[in-house]
Amino acid sequence: MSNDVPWLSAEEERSWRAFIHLYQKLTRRLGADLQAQSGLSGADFQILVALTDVPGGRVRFQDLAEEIGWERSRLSHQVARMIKRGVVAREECAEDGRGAFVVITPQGREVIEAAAPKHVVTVRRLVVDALSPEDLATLGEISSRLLEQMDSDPR
Amino acid sequence: MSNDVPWLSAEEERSWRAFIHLYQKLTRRLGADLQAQSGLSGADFQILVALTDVPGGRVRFQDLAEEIGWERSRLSHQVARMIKRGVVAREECAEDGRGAFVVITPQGREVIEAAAPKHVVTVRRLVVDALSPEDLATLGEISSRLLEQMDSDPR
DNA sequence: TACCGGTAGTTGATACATCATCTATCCGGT
DNA sequence: ACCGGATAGATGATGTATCAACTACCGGTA
Repeated sequence: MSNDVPWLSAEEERSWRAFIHLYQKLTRRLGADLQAQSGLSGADFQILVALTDVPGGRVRFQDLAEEIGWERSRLSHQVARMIKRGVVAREECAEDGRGAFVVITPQGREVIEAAAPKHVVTVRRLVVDALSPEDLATLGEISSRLLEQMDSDPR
Repeated sequence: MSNDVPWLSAEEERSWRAFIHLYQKLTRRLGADLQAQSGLSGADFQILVALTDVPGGRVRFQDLAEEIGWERSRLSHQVARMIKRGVVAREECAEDGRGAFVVITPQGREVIEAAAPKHVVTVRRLVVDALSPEDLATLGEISSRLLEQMDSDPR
C-alpha cells in the first residue's frame, strides 16, 4: 500500500543530510577531543556526569539507565569496564537483593572534574558559541519537539 | 589564559542536552528500524546508498570514504563484512596497483531498493513530517553552519 | 510454605568504531 | 635504474552497542 510522495524533496533531503552529517561528525569530534584531552569516551563522560549529579555519587543501575536513556545491558557492560579502571565501583543493595548501586570513586571524581571544563570549552567552541542565542534556542526547541514525536511514536 | 564563563547557562544547557539527547535517541531508533525492517545497519545503508549514487555502482575505496566522511580503515572493515554477505564485491584497480573498487552486487541493489522506501517512511514520520517546512529548513541551515564551523576549527 | 510471574542485573555473541601498524605500490628526484 | 617518501588499502587489538539468553531475587497467592 501507499503509492505517493514517499521520497524527500530536494530541499528536504538537503536539510536531512546536513542534519545527519552534522551528528556523525560532531559525535566523532567530541569523542576524539574527549579521548585526547581526558582519556574518556563519550560513554564514560556521560556516566560520570550523571553520577556527579546525584547525591553521594551513588545510584541504582536501573535509575541511572533511565536517567541517561540506556538499556540495562549496555550500562552493565560499560560499568564493568569502568570498574576495571577504578573510576566507579559497584555496591550491593541491602533493600533489594537483586539490585546494585553504581558509585563514583574519588579517582572518578578527579577525572570528571578535570575533564568537564575542557569538554565544555569544546562544546562552546563547536556549537554553543557558534550560534546566536536565538538559533541555539531554536535548535533546542526543535530537538525537544522531535523527541516528543519519537516518544509518542509507536513501535 | 581564560578564567571565566566556561560552563553553560541553564538555557544553553537545556538546548544542548535536548540536542544531544535527540541525536542519540534518533540514531538508535533509525538503526533499530532499519535492522528490523530490512536487516541492515546504518552503516550498511549508508554504503549501499552511496554506491547507487555512482555510475556503475562502482567506486574507489578512497572516493567512497571521502564521499561519506569515513576513515579508510573503517570502510575497509565494513566492506569486508558486506562482501561476506554478498551485497558488495571488491575489484582490483588496473590503473593503480594499490587501489581497489567497491561494487554493489545485484543482490545489493535488491536489498537497498527494498530498504530505502521503508526507511524514508520512517524518516518522514520521525523528522521531516514532524516539523513545519520552515523549521526543517532552519534545522538544515543551522546544521550546515555548525558543519562549517567544525571544518574551520583547528585540531 | 511452596509456587510463579515479574524485575534487576549479568553474560556471551556479534557487529561496529577507532587506532596503530603493516604491505604493496606509486611517483619524483637523482 | 634506483632510492625514498608518500599513498591505498588491509589487518589486529581494543573498546563500544545491541540482542538474546540466563541467574537470582522479589512479591503475591494458593
